[in-house]
Amino acid sequence: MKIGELAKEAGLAPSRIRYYEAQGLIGSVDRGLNGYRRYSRETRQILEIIVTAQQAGFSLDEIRNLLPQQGKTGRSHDKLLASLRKKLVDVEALQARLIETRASLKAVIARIETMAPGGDCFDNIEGVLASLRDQP
Amino acid sequence: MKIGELAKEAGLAPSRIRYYEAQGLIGSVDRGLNGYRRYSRETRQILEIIVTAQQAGFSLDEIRNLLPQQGKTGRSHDKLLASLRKKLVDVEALQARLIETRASLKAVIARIETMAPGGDCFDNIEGVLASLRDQP
DNA sequence: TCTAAGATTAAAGCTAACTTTAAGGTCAAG
DNA sequence: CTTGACCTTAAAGTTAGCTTTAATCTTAGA
Repeated sequence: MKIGELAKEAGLAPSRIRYYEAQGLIGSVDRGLNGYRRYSRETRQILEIIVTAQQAGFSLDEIRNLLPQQGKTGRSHDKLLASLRKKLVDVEALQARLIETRASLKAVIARIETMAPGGDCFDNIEGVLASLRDQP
Repeated sequence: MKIGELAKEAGLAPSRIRYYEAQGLIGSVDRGLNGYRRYSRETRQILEIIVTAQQAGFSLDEIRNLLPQQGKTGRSHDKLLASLRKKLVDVEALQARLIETRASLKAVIARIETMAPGGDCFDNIEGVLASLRDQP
């Protein structure tokens, strides 16, 4: 398939796919006689992995290391494991933080909701600041 | 306190504090006769809130809206609530995603760990791809 | 008093992750 | 055979969130 079809399927701009290729995230890309890029169906899954990993907080640099693509038969095993473990720690830290963030948000919202609609807004703001301040 | 002291206390570069001020995140700042900025202790907490909110995924734009600082006595109440509710939804969505991410990571790590150390690394990579692919 | 540390500003620079632009080739349809 | 949609490249532009630089001023300390 051509880049436009792949882009539509993956929900990405063609420029973005070319960018990933330029960054070394998509191994070597076949070309037709006309010079057009030709992709196999597998590429779409690689794109999905890239996007998913990005959403999980991986940078393109990290993702490149997670998807060796090329030989590197030797050491990549350990590097891969280390990278994954580090990211797991990061994800868990983020989860812990989000639990607090969510609690803070809910507390602040409740506080504002239960105030008289005519109340002075500055009191609300003080409350917001106080709630956000006290939670962490 | 002067900007250097505040910066040290908050663990931020002075330039960053000036930047936040320029972006309207720190209301009006007092100045000494020499033109130096003079901060009250409260400012440190505002900085903490900014950093915490950033870590929670708020952009500086969003944070500015959460910390009105100035008058706006009228409509800011509703805007504030709407903004907070939207962010709560975002946080919860992120939490849901992280649960899956974490599960994927653990699965992938386990898969790699249980492989024979001498195994072909390409098999691992296939596994990594497969695991990441199948989870979402 | 001299000096070094730290303050000020405006403006320029940096990084990541893209998008847009410019200046072309290619191809299917009418 | 022309039109319009789609492809190519290299290079420049964009946004967020800062940092660095340059040129100048202030102040605390030996």
